[in-house]
Amino acid sequence: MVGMATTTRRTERRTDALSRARIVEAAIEILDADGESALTFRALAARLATGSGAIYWHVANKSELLAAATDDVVARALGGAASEADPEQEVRTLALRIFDAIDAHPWVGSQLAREPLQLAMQQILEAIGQRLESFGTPDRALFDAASALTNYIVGVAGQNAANARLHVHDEGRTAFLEQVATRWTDLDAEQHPFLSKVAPQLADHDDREQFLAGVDLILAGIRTPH
Amino acid sequence: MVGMATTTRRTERRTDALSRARIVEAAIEILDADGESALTFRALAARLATGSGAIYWHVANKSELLAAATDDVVARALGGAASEADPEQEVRTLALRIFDAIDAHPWVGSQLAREPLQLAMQQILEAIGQRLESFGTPDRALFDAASALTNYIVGVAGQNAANARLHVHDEGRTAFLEQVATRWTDLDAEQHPFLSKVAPQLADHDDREQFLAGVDLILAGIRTPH
DNA sequence: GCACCACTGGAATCACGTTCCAAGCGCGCG
DNA sequence: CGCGCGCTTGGAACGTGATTCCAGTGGTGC
Repeated sequence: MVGMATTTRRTERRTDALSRARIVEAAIEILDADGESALTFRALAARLATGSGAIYWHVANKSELLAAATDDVVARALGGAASEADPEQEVRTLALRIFDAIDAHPWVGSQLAREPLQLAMQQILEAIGQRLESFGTPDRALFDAASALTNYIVGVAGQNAANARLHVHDEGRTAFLEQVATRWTDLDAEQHPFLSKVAPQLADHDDREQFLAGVDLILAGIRTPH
Repeated sequence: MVGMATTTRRTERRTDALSRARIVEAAIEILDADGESALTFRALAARLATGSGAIYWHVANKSELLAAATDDVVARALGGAASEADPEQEVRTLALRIFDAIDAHPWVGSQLAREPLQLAMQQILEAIGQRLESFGTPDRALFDAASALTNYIVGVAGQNAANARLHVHDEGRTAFLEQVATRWTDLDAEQHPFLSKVAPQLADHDDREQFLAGVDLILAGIRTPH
């Protein structure tokens, strides 16, 4: 972007030199440790023992930094896609990899939901699309199918991130779910028949399992000729 | 929240008095007109011809205000759910209503993707869940199915919002899509077989149609016994 | 030894969200 | 009919964040 000389040389000055990679790495550490709100240029500068100005020489702005961090995590999550016998099973494990990555780095969820056709989204779409190829779906439907799966994944990701943001770090999560479940139970059964009915399921459901159930639903739909 | 007297009386003082409703309305106007970044308490105060302090008497903080605005739009979009013969068709029109509402108010997309089991999400889940009841799906699967559809919708919503934010107000959107399509075409076909293959579809695809295709996919999956 | 340039650190700027506080206003009581 | 009180209001003040600016610094090639 900026910097990265027009002249060709690229001699590592100090070994501890600042670099885009080191900055992104530090950003990820901060995000993982203390959440999205903790990532400020001041904090980043402090952690890298430098000033914010120096960081701006390597990175255009905060949103680019976040995008880079996201791409990084997503790439790692998708890396080394072990192929399995069943292509459908491949899609499932792929989806779970992404789910787990986002579970481990909730801020990635927000970011995916925020940026449009960015690198990270592209990687996911490509990975899923590739696996879907072998389903024998007609080309046009293929694009729709891959998009649907990707959008579903991103949707879940966003919700997970929102939850994580709410209960930074802990398992007040369980308490929160119970609280919502109670709220649903207390709803007027006339006005909200569905929610009051499923309330008990909410309390003990497993996010990961439910996510996978959704993936299976979509896969089943893709298989169906419609 | 705050205010709203412990004592019971609630006599409308001036007719032009500030009120939570009027504030939310003004917020929506600003959001619709100039996007998420334009909604500041200063701008809001200016539009309402008052000070920011006065606003805080009616609304706890910005995120509550955004949530209220979102609930408002979603409620309107879901209102008067005309029932149709086919329950499946009902789900489709319901989904389209939400899609269109978000298309008209992109900031709602960001918001939905950002807040966890908030009122707005609840409304959507309930509406979809109700329609799904008549599918004869077993209860447990029903919750999963409704969640899947909801998450898919929210995922698409987030992407739409992201796009809208990028090309505030205009149709640089088309230009953007073409640009991405070119990027995909230029990708190494070895590394990205899928994207380079579907690139041409990207340029001319219709968001709304593709969204509906995804809904149909999931509906097909729900019908399938698996 | 010198001039240059990639790169650095931190101070300065500007816009926000939020908090504080000194009024303003109408009501009900005396 | 005026007074006091508590709900409301307007706007100033505060703290913090992103971003910009700028005065260096030190290594490189001459």
